[in-house]
Amino acid sequence: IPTPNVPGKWGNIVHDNTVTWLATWKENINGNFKYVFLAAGSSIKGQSDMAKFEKARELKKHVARIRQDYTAELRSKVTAERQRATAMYFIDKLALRAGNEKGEDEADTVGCCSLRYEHVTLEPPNKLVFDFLGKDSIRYFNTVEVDPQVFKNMRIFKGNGKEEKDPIFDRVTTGGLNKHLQSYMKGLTAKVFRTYNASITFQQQLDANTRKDMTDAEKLAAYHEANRMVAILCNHQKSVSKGHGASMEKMSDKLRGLKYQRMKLRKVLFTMDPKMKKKRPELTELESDLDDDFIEYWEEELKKKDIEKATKKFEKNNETRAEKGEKPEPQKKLDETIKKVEAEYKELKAERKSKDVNIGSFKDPEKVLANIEKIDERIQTFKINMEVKDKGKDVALGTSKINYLDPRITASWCKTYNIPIEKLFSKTLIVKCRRSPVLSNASLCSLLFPLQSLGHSR
DNA sequence: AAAAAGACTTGGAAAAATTTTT
DNA sequence: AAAAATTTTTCCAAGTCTTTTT
Repeated sequence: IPTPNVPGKWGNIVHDNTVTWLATWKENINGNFKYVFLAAGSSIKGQSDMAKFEKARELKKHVARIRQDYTAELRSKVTAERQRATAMYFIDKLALRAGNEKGEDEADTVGCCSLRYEHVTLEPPNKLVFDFLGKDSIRYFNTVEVDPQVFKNMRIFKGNGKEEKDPIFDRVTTGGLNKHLQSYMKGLTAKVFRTYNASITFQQQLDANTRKDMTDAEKLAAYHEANRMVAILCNHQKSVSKGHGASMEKMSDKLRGLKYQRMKLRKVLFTMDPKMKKKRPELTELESDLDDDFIEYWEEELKKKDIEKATKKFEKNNETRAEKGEKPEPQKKLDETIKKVEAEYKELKAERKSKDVNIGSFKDPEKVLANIEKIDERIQTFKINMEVKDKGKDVALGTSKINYLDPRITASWCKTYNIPIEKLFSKTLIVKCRRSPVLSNASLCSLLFPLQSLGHSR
Protein backbone atom coordinates (compact mmCIF):
# COMPACT_ATOMS: atom_id res chain seq x y z
CA ILE A 1 0.00 0.00 0.00
CA PRO A 2 1.63 3.24 -1.14
CA THR A 3 1.80 6.25 1.18
CA PRO A 4 -0.97 8.73 0.22
CA ASN A 5 0.34 12.00 -1.17
CA VAL A 6 -2.21 13.96 0.84
CA PRO A 7 -2.01 13.97 4.63
CA GLY A 8 -4.90 12.59 6.66
CA LYS A 9 -6.20 9.38 8.11
CA TRP A 10 -6.60 7.18 5.08
CA GLY A 11 -8.28 3.81 4.97
CA ASN A 12 -6.97 1.64 2.24
CA ILE A 13 -6.87 1.08 -1.45
CA VAL A 14 -9.86 -0.84 -2.77
CA HIS A 15 -10.22 -2.67 -6.03
CA ASP A 16 -13.86 -3.58 -6.32
CA ASN A 17 -15.47 -3.64 -9.72
CA THR A 18 -18.89 -4.36 -8.27
CA VAL A 19 -19.21 -0.75 -7.13
CA THR A 20 -19.02 2.58 -8.99
CA TRP A 21 -17.50 4.85 -6.35
CA LEU A 22 -13.97 6.18 -6.46
CA ALA A 23 -13.70 6.84 -2.73
CA THR A 24 -15.90 6.37 0.31
CA TRP A 25 -15.86 7.32 3.97
CA LYS A 26 -18.18 7.50 6.93
CA GLU A 27 -19.23 11.01 7.79
CA ASN A 28 -18.67 11.89 11.43
CA ILE A 29 -21.84 13.83 12.28
CA ASN A 30 -24.63 11.37 11.53
CA GLY A 31 -22.52 8.42 10.57
CA ASN A 32 -23.76 8.51 6.98
CA PHE A 33 -21.74 7.03 4.17
CA LYS A 34 -20.21 9.44 1.71
CA TYR A 35 -18.90 8.70 -1.74
CA VAL A 36 -17.03 10.21 -4.61
CA PHE A 37 -18.83 9.23 -7.79
CA LEU A 38 -18.19 9.98 -11.43
CA ALA A 39 -20.23 12.77 -12.99
CA ALA A 40 -23.53 12.29 -14.79
CA GLY A 41 -21.75 12.60 -18.12
CA SER A 42 -19.63 9.51 -17.46
CA SER A 43 -20.31 6.24 -19.18
CA ILE A 44 -20.85 4.48 -15.84
CA LYS A 45 -23.75 6.79 -15.00
CA GLY A 46 -24.92 6.72 -18.58
CA GLN A 47 -25.17 2.95 -18.52
CA SER A 48 -27.21 2.85 -15.36
CA ASP A 49 -29.44 5.62 -16.64
CA MET A 50 -30.02 3.59 -19.75
CA ALA A 51 -30.78 0.50 -17.65
CA LYS A 52 -33.28 2.56 -15.67
CA PHE A 53 -35.23 3.66 -18.73
CA GLU A 54 -35.10 0.21 -20.27
CA LYS A 55 -36.54 -1.18 -17.06
CA ALA A 56 -39.33 1.37 -17.25
CA ARG A 57 -40.03 0.34 -20.83
CA GLU A 58 -40.07 -3.29 -19.78
CA LEU A 59 -42.77 -2.47 -17.25
CA LYS A 60 -45.01 -1.51 -20.13
CA LYS A 61 -45.27 -5.19 -21.01
CA HIS A 62 -46.38 -6.16 -17.51
CA VAL A 63 -48.35 -3.20 -16.31
CA ALA A 64 -51.72 -4.31 -17.63
CA ARG A 65 -51.60 -7.55 -15.69
CA ILE A 66 -50.23 -5.88 -12.59
CA ARG A 67 -53.09 -3.42 -12.67
CA GLN A 68 -55.61 -6.13 -13.27
CA ASP A 69 -54.26 -8.07 -10.32
CA TYR A 70 -54.13 -5.25 -7.85
CA THR A 71 -57.58 -4.11 -8.89
CA ALA A 72 -58.87 -7.57 -8.10
CA GLU A 73 -56.91 -7.69 -4.85
CA LEU A 74 -58.52 -4.48 -3.69
CA ARG A 75 -61.31 -6.85 -2.64
CA SER A 76 -59.09 -9.55 -1.14
CA LYS A 77 -60.26 -11.11 2.11
CA VAL A 78 -56.67 -11.04 3.31
CA THR A 79 -56.06 -7.63 4.83
CA ALA A 80 -52.35 -7.62 4.00
CA GLU A 81 -53.14 -8.27 0.34
CA ARG A 82 -55.87 -5.69 0.26
CA GLN A 83 -53.60 -3.11 1.84
CA ARG A 84 -50.81 -3.94 -0.58
CA ALA A 85 -53.16 -3.62 -3.54
CA THR A 86 -54.37 -0.25 -2.28
CA ALA A 87 -50.80 0.97 -1.79
CA MET A 88 -49.94 -0.19 -5.30
CA TYR A 89 -52.89 1.73 -6.62
CA PHE A 90 -51.48 4.93 -5.11
CA ILE A 91 -47.96 4.22 -6.29
CA ASP A 92 -49.23 3.65 -9.80
CA LYS A 93 -51.95 6.31 -10.03
CA LEU A 94 -50.41 9.08 -7.97
CA ALA A 95 -46.74 8.30 -8.47
CA LEU A 96 -46.17 8.26 -4.72
CA ARG A 97 -42.74 7.23 -3.46
CA ALA A 98 -42.39 3.88 -1.70
CA GLY A 99 -42.15 5.39 1.78
CA ASN A 100 -39.52 3.49 3.73
CA GLU A 101 -39.44 3.42 7.52
CA LYS A 102 -37.50 6.29 9.01
CA GLY A 103 -35.55 6.67 12.21
CA GLU A 104 -36.60 8.66 15.26
CA ASP A 105 -33.93 11.27 14.66
CA GLU A 106 -34.90 11.90 11.03
CA ALA A 107 -37.43 14.42 9.71
CA ASP A 108 -41.01 13.19 9.96
CA THR A 109 -41.76 12.74 6.30
CA VAL A 110 -43.67 9.92 4.64
CA GLY A 111 -44.29 8.10 1.39
CA CYS A 112 -46.95 5.62 0.35
CA CYS A 113 -46.28 2.73 2.75
CA SER A 114 -45.61 5.02 5.70
CA LEU A 115 -48.78 7.12 5.32
CA ARG A 116 -50.57 7.62 8.62
CA TYR A 117 -54.22 8.13 9.55
CA GLU A 118 -53.71 11.90 9.77
CA HIS A 119 -52.42 12.15 6.20
CA VAL A 120 -55.51 11.05 4.30
CA THR A 121 -59.04 12.36 4.77
CA LEU A 122 -62.11 10.74 3.29
CA GLU A 123 -64.40 12.95 1.30
CA PRO A 124 -67.49 10.92 0.39
CA PRO A 125 -68.57 9.56 -1.89
CA ASN A 126 -65.24 8.80 -3.57
CA LYS A 127 -62.60 11.41 -2.90
CA LEU A 128 -59.46 11.24 -0.83
CA VAL A 129 -57.56 14.25 0.40
CA PHE A 130 -53.85 13.61 0.78
CA ASP A 131 -51.95 16.05 2.91
CA PHE A 132 -48.50 15.06 4.09
CA LEU A 133 -44.85 16.02 3.95
CA GLY A 134 -42.86 13.94 1.49
CA LYS A 135 -39.20 13.89 0.58
CA ASP A 136 -37.36 17.08 1.57
CA SER A 137 -40.48 18.01 3.57
CA ILE A 138 -42.25 19.08 0.40
CA ARG A 139 -45.99 19.09 1.00
CA TYR A 140 -48.10 16.72 -1.01
CA PHE A 141 -51.59 18.14 -0.97
CA ASN A 142 -53.98 16.61 -3.44
CA THR A 143 -57.65 15.76 -3.64
CA VAL A 144 -58.21 12.73 -5.82
CA GLU A 145 -61.20 10.87 -7.06
CA VAL A 146 -60.49 7.19 -6.53
CA ASP A 147 -61.92 3.82 -7.41
CA PRO A 148 -64.92 3.21 -5.12
CA GLN A 149 -63.23 0.12 -3.75
CA VAL A 150 -60.12 2.11 -2.86
CA PHE A 151 -62.33 4.53 -1.01
CA LYS A 152 -64.02 1.71 0.90
CA ASN A 153 -60.63 0.22 1.72
CA MET A 154 -59.31 3.46 3.08
CA ARG A 155 -62.35 3.73 5.30
CA ILE A 156 -61.62 0.25 6.60
CA PHE A 157 -57.88 0.87 7.07
CA LYS A 158 -58.64 4.04 8.98
CA GLY A 159 -61.21 2.23 11.09
CA ASN A 160 -61.07 -0.19 14.03
CA GLY A 161 -59.84 2.22 16.61
CA LYS A 162 -56.90 3.68 14.72
CA GLU A 163 -55.66 7.08 15.80
CA GLU A 164 -53.94 10.02 14.11
CA LYS A 165 -50.40 8.68 14.39
CA ASP A 166 -51.18 5.12 13.38
CA PRO A 167 -50.03 3.83 10.01
CA ILE A 168 -52.72 3.23 7.41
CA PHE A 169 -50.95 0.27 5.86
CA ASP A 170 -49.97 -1.58 9.00
CA ARG A 171 -49.49 -4.85 7.10
CA VAL A 172 -47.40 -3.44 4.26
CA THR A 173 -43.68 -2.74 4.12
CA THR A 174 -41.71 -1.37 1.21
CA GLY A 175 -39.64 -4.52 1.23
CA GLY A 176 -42.68 -6.77 1.02
CA LEU A 177 -44.30 -4.64 -1.65
CA ASN A 178 -41.14 -4.61 -3.76
CA LYS A 179 -40.73 -8.33 -3.34
CA HIS A 180 -44.24 -8.78 -4.69
CA LEU A 181 -43.42 -6.55 -7.64
CA GLN A 182 -40.35 -8.66 -8.42
CA SER A 183 -42.63 -11.63 -8.90
CA TYR A 184 -44.00 -9.87 -11.97
CA MET A 185 -40.74 -8.65 -13.39
CA LYS A 186 -37.11 -8.90 -12.42
CA GLY A 187 -35.88 -5.65 -10.91
CA LEU A 188 -39.34 -4.11 -10.63
CA THR A 189 -39.65 -1.80 -7.62
CA ALA A 190 -41.93 1.04 -6.60
CA LYS A 191 -39.70 3.70 -8.09
CA VAL A 192 -39.88 2.14 -11.54
CA PHE A 193 -43.55 3.11 -11.59
CA ARG A 194 -42.56 6.72 -11.13
CA THR A 195 -40.18 6.56 -14.07
CA TYR A 196 -42.66 4.65 -16.18
CA ASN A 197 -45.63 6.87 -15.47
CA ALA A 198 -43.59 10.05 -15.82
CA SER A 199 -42.24 9.08 -19.23
CA ILE A 200 -45.48 7.72 -20.60
CA THR A 201 -47.45 10.73 -19.39
CA PHE A 202 -44.90 12.94 -21.06
CA GLN A 203 -45.16 11.09 -24.34
CA GLN A 204 -48.96 11.17 -24.27
CA GLN A 205 -49.07 14.86 -23.45
CA LEU A 206 -46.66 15.65 -26.27
CA ASP A 207 -48.61 13.58 -28.76
CA ALA A 208 -51.91 15.10 -27.73
CA ASN A 209 -50.79 18.72 -27.79
CA THR A 210 -48.26 19.15 -30.57
CA ARG A 211 -49.13 19.62 -34.21
CA LYS A 212 -46.88 20.30 -37.16
CA ASP A 213 -48.73 23.47 -38.12
CA MET A 214 -47.90 25.14 -34.82
CA THR A 215 -45.44 27.97 -34.51
CA ASP A 216 -42.19 27.18 -32.74
CA ALA A 217 -43.39 29.12 -29.70
CA GLU A 218 -46.54 27.01 -29.59
CA LYS A 219 -44.59 23.78 -29.95
CA LEU A 220 -42.21 24.78 -27.18
CA ALA A 221 -45.13 25.76 -24.99
CA ALA A 222 -46.64 22.30 -25.59
CA TYR A 223 -43.34 20.74 -24.59
CA HIS A 224 -43.08 22.78 -21.41
CA GLU A 225 -46.68 22.00 -20.60
CA ALA A 226 -46.07 18.26 -20.98
CA ASN A 227 -43.00 18.60 -18.78
CA ARG A 228 -45.09 20.54 -16.28
CA MET A 229 -47.79 17.86 -16.14
CA VAL A 230 -45.12 15.31 -15.26
CA ALA A 231 -43.60 17.59 -12.63
CA ILE A 232 -47.04 18.04 -11.08
CA LEU A 233 -47.58 14.28 -11.12
CA CYS A 234 -44.26 13.79 -9.33
CA ASN A 235 -44.90 16.74 -7.04
CA HIS A 236 -41.73 18.59 -8.00
CA GLN A 237 -42.09 22.03 -6.54
CA LYS A 238 -39.94 25.10 -6.22
CA SER A 239 -40.38 28.31 -4.32
CA VAL A 240 -41.66 31.20 -6.40
CA SER A 241 -38.77 33.57 -7.08
CA LYS A 242 -39.16 36.81 -5.25
CA GLY A 243 -39.15 38.89 -8.40
CA HIS A 244 -41.79 36.84 -10.18
CA GLY A 245 -44.72 39.18 -9.64
CA ALA A 246 -42.76 42.22 -10.72
CA SER A 247 -41.35 40.36 -13.67
CA MET A 248 -44.82 39.39 -14.87
CA GLU A 249 -45.98 42.94 -14.41
CA LYS A 250 -43.14 44.16 -16.55
CA MET A 251 -43.97 41.64 -19.23
CA SER A 252 -47.59 42.63 -19.32
CA ASP A 253 -46.53 46.25 -19.82
CA LYS A 254 -44.30 45.13 -22.63
CA LEU A 255 -47.18 43.20 -24.15
CA ARG A 256 -49.39 46.23 -24.04
CA GLY A 257 -46.53 48.18 -25.55
CA LEU A 258 -46.70 45.84 -28.52
CA LYS A 259 -50.44 46.35 -28.72
CA TYR A 260 -49.83 50.06 -28.66
CA GLN A 261 -47.51 49.75 -31.65
CA ARG A 262 -50.17 47.72 -33.38
CA MET A 263 -52.84 50.27 -32.67
CA LYS A 264 -50.67 53.01 -34.16
CA LEU A 265 -50.03 50.96 -37.26
CA ARG A 266 -53.72 50.23 -37.62
CA LYS A 267 -54.51 53.92 -37.44
CA VAL A 268 -51.87 54.61 -40.06
CA LEU A 269 -53.56 52.07 -42.29
CA PHE A 270 -57.03 53.52 -41.76
CA THR A 271 -55.74 57.01 -42.38
CA MET A 272 -54.15 55.93 -45.63
CA ASP A 273 -57.13 53.90 -46.75
CA PRO A 274 -60.37 54.54 -44.82
CA LYS A 275 -62.08 51.69 -46.69
CA MET A 276 -59.91 49.28 -44.71
CA LYS A 277 -62.07 49.92 -41.68
CA LYS A 278 -64.93 48.14 -43.41
CA LYS A 279 -62.80 45.68 -45.33
CA ARG A 280 -60.88 44.43 -42.34
CA PRO A 281 -63.01 44.99 -39.28
CA GLU A 282 -61.11 42.34 -37.33
CA LEU A 283 -58.11 44.66 -37.25
CA THR A 284 -59.76 46.76 -34.58
CA GLU A 285 -59.89 43.82 -32.19
CA LEU A 286 -57.11 42.58 -29.91
CA GLU A 287 -56.18 45.82 -28.22
CA SER A 288 -59.02 45.68 -25.73
CA ASP A 289 -56.87 46.27 -22.67
CA LEU A 290 -55.25 49.37 -24.12
CA ASP A 291 -56.95 52.04 -22.05
CA ASP A 292 -56.27 55.77 -22.08
CA ASP A 293 -54.38 55.59 -18.82
CA PHE A 294 -51.98 53.05 -20.20
CA ILE A 295 -51.45 54.96 -23.42
CA GLU A 296 -50.64 58.08 -21.48
CA TYR A 297 -48.28 56.16 -19.20
CA TRP A 298 -46.67 54.34 -22.10
CA GLU A 299 -46.08 57.42 -24.20
CA GLU A 300 -44.49 59.00 -21.17
CA GLU A 301 -42.23 55.94 -20.82
CA LEU A 302 -41.31 56.05 -24.49
CA LYS A 303 -40.50 59.71 -24.17
CA LYS A 304 -38.29 59.10 -21.18
CA LYS A 305 -36.45 56.40 -23.05
CA ASP A 306 -35.94 58.59 -26.09
CA ILE A 307 -34.58 61.41 -23.97
CA GLU A 308 -32.28 59.07 -22.15
CA LYS A 309 -31.05 57.64 -25.41
CA ALA A 310 -30.38 61.12 -26.77
CA THR A 311 -28.54 62.07 -23.59
CA LYS A 312 -26.38 58.97 -23.70
CA LYS A 313 -25.56 59.56 -27.32
CA PHE A 314 -24.66 63.17 -26.60
CA GLU A 315 -22.37 62.21 -23.74
CA LYS A 316 -20.70 59.45 -25.68
CA ASN A 317 -20.14 61.77 -28.59
CA ASN A 318 -18.50 64.31 -26.32
CA GLU A 319 -16.26 61.66 -24.85
CA THR A 320 -14.95 60.65 -28.24
CA ARG A 321 -14.49 64.30 -29.12
CA ALA A 322 -12.49 64.84 -25.95
CA GLU A 323 -10.28 61.89 -26.87
CA LYS A 324 -9.63 63.38 -30.25
CA GLY A 325 -8.83 66.68 -28.58
CA GLU A 326 -11.87 68.42 -30.04
CA LYS A 327 -14.01 70.62 -27.88
CA PRO A 328 -17.35 69.25 -26.68
CA GLU A 329 -20.70 70.03 -28.22
CA PRO A 330 -22.53 72.69 -26.22
CA GLN A 331 -25.22 71.65 -23.73
CA LYS A 332 -27.59 73.72 -25.82
CA LYS A 333 -27.45 71.16 -28.60
CA LEU A 334 -28.72 68.41 -26.29
CA ASP A 335 -31.42 70.69 -24.94
CA GLU A 336 -32.62 71.28 -28.48
CA THR A 337 -32.78 67.56 -29.23
CA ILE A 338 -34.74 66.99 -26.04
CA LYS A 339 -37.11 69.80 -26.98
CA LYS A 340 -37.65 68.15 -30.33
CA VAL A 341 -38.47 64.83 -28.68
CA GLU A 342 -40.86 66.51 -26.32
CA ALA A 343 -42.57 68.23 -29.22
CA GLU A 344 -43.01 64.89 -30.98
CA TYR A 345 -44.71 63.45 -27.95
CA LYS A 346 -46.87 66.50 -27.55
CA GLU A 347 -48.09 65.81 -31.06
CA LEU A 348 -48.73 62.21 -30.18
CA LYS A 349 -50.76 63.38 -27.25
CA ALA A 350 -52.85 65.56 -29.50
CA GLU A 351 -53.27 62.69 -31.88
CA ARG A 352 -54.65 60.46 -29.15
CA LYS A 353 -58.22 61.63 -29.43
CA SER A 354 -58.42 61.63 -33.21
CA LYS A 355 -59.06 58.63 -35.42
CA ASP A 356 -56.31 59.67 -37.78
CA VAL A 357 -52.64 59.49 -37.26
CA ASN A 358 -49.45 60.82 -38.76
CA ILE A 359 -48.57 58.24 -41.38
CA GLY A 360 -44.88 59.02 -41.17
CA SER A 361 -42.78 57.51 -43.92
CA PHE A 362 -45.26 54.79 -44.89
CA LYS A 363 -46.26 54.80 -48.53
CA ASP A 364 -47.88 51.49 -49.24
CA PRO A 365 -50.89 50.23 -47.25
CA GLU A 366 -49.76 46.67 -48.00
CA LYS A 367 -46.50 47.36 -46.18
CA VAL A 368 -48.44 48.58 -43.16
CA LEU A 369 -50.60 45.52 -43.25
CA ALA A 370 -47.52 43.33 -43.38
CA ASN A 371 -46.13 45.17 -40.36
CA ILE A 372 -49.36 44.62 -38.48
CA GLU A 373 -49.13 40.93 -39.21
CA LYS A 374 -45.58 40.86 -37.94
CA ILE A 375 -46.64 42.58 -34.73
CA ASP A 376 -49.54 40.16 -34.36
CA GLU A 377 -47.10 37.29 -34.48
CA ARG A 378 -44.88 38.90 -31.88
CA ILE A 379 -47.89 39.50 -29.65
CA GLN A 380 -48.94 35.87 -29.97
CA THR A 381 -45.48 34.55 -29.15
CA PHE A 382 -45.09 36.94 -26.28
CA LYS A 383 -48.43 35.94 -24.80
CA ILE A 384 -47.55 32.25 -25.04
CA ASN A 385 -44.20 32.75 -23.35
CA MET A 386 -45.80 34.80 -20.62
CA GLU A 387 -48.27 32.05 -19.91
CA VAL A 388 -45.53 29.41 -19.86
CA LYS A 389 -43.57 31.51 -17.42
CA ASP A 390 -46.46 32.14 -15.06
CA LYS A 391 -47.66 28.55 -15.08
CA GLY A 392 -44.17 27.37 -14.25
CA LYS A 393 -43.55 29.73 -11.37
CA ASP A 394 -43.88 27.12 -8.63
CA VAL A 395 -43.21 23.91 -10.56
CA ALA A 396 -39.68 22.53 -10.84
CA LEU A 397 -39.27 21.13 -14.33
CA GLY A 398 -35.59 20.20 -14.03
CA THR A 399 -35.93 17.20 -11.74
CA SER A 400 -38.23 15.31 -14.06
CA LYS A 401 -36.31 16.36 -17.14
CA ILE A 402 -33.06 15.06 -15.65
CA ASN A 403 -34.26 11.98 -13.81
CA TYR A 404 -37.61 10.76 -15.09
CA LEU A 405 -38.11 11.54 -18.74
CA ASP A 406 -36.52 9.17 -21.20
CA PRO A 407 -34.34 11.47 -23.35
CA ARG A 408 -35.30 9.55 -26.43
CA ILE A 409 -38.79 10.98 -26.16
CA THR A 410 -37.48 14.53 -26.31
CA ALA A 411 -35.03 13.68 -29.06
CA SER A 412 -37.62 12.15 -31.33
CA TRP A 413 -40.10 14.93 -30.62
CA CYS A 414 -37.45 17.46 -31.64
CA LYS A 415 -36.85 15.51 -34.82
CA THR A 416 -40.52 15.24 -35.69
CA TYR A 417 -41.35 18.86 -35.03
CA ASN A 418 -38.09 20.30 -36.21
CA ILE A 419 -36.99 21.96 -32.99
CA PRO A 420 -33.29 22.04 -32.13
CA ILE A 421 -32.73 19.94 -29.03
CA GLU A 422 -30.48 22.57 -27.48
CA LYS A 423 -33.58 24.67 -26.90
CA LEU A 424 -34.65 22.05 -24.38
CA PHE A 425 -31.55 20.28 -23.11
CA SER A 426 -28.57 22.01 -21.57
CA LYS A 427 -25.10 21.15 -22.78
CA THR A 428 -24.44 18.75 -19.90
CA LEU A 429 -27.73 16.94 -20.48
CA ILE A 430 -26.81 16.41 -24.11
CA VAL A 431 -23.38 15.16 -23.06
CA LYS A 432 -25.09 12.75 -20.70
CA CYS A 433 -27.28 11.41 -23.49
CA ARG A 434 -24.40 11.04 -25.92
CA ARG A 435 -22.30 9.18 -23.38
CA SER A 436 -25.09 6.87 -22.39
CA PRO A 437 -25.74 3.99 -24.75
CA VAL A 438 -29.29 5.27 -24.88
CA LEU A 439 -29.37 4.37 -28.53
CA SER A 440 -27.87 1.17 -29.81
CA ASN A 441 -27.35 2.83 -33.17
CA ALA A 442 -24.44 5.24 -32.82
CA SER A 443 -25.20 7.32 -35.90
CA LEU A 444 -28.80 7.77 -34.82
CA CYS A 445 -27.48 8.86 -31.44
CA SER A 446 -25.33 11.49 -33.11
CA LEU A 447 -28.31 12.65 -35.06
CA LEU A 448 -30.57 12.98 -32.05
CA PHE A 449 -27.99 14.38 -29.69
CA PRO A 450 -25.79 16.33 -32.07
CA LEU A 451 -22.20 17.24 -31.34
CA GLN A 452 -22.71 20.72 -32.78
CA SER A 453 -24.87 21.61 -29.82
CA LEU A 454 -21.91 21.02 -27.52
CA GLY A 455 -20.32 24.23 -28.65
CA HIS A 456 -17.16 22.91 -30.29
CA SER A 457 -18.25 22.30 -33.82
CA ARG A 458 -15.44 22.44 -36.31
C1' DA B 1 -36.56 -12.17 9.74
C1' DA B 2 -35.23 -8.07 11.29
C1' DA B 3 -31.78 -4.66 11.54
C1' DA B 4 -27.79 -2.45 9.99
C1' DA B 5 -24.66 -1.32 6.47
C1' DG B 6 -23.82 0.09 2.01
C1' DA B 7 -24.56 2.01 -2.61
C1' DC B 8 -26.80 4.52 -5.55
C1' DT B 9 -30.72 7.97 -7.36
C1' DT B 10 -33.35 11.94 -6.62
C1' DG B 11 -34.37 16.75 -4.78
C1' DG B 12 -34.62 21.80 -3.96
C1' DA B 13 -31.70 25.60 -2.96
C1' DA B 14 -27.67 28.14 -3.66
C1' DA B 15 -23.96 29.45 -6.44
C1' DA B 16 -22.10 30.32 -10.79
C1' DA B 17 -22.46 31.25 -15.51
C1' DT B 18 -24.84 33.26 -19.22
C1' DT B 19 -28.06 36.27 -21.44
C1' DT B 20 -30.87 40.32 -21.53
C1' DT B 21 -31.87 44.87 -20.25
C1' DT B 22 -30.62 49.36 -19.05
C1' DA C 1 -20.40 48.51 -18.97
C1' DA C 2 -23.13 47.53 -15.31
C1' DA C 3 -27.07 45.60 -13.49
C1' DA C 4 -30.73 42.63 -13.57
C1' DA C 5 -32.88 38.54 -14.90
C1' DT C 6 -32.61 33.91 -16.28
C1' DT C 7 -30.54 29.50 -16.93
C1' DT C 8 -27.28 26.04 -15.74
C1' DT C 9 -24.40 23.72 -12.61
C1' DT C 10 -23.09 22.48 -8.19
C1' DC C 11 -23.99 21.09 -3.68
C1' DC C 12 -25.05 17.75 -0.52
C1' DA C 13 -29.02 15.93 2.10
C1' DA C 14 -32.79 12.82 1.72
C1' DG C 15 -34.66 9.29 -0.42
C1' DT C 16 -34.82 4.11 -2.50
C1' DC C 17 -33.35 -0.37 -2.52
C1' DT C 18 -29.81 -4.17 -2.11
C1' DT C 19 -26.59 -6.71 0.56
C1' DT C 20 -24.63 -8.12 4.79
C1' DT C 21 -24.84 -9.01 9.57
C1' DT C 22 -27.11 -10.25 13.67
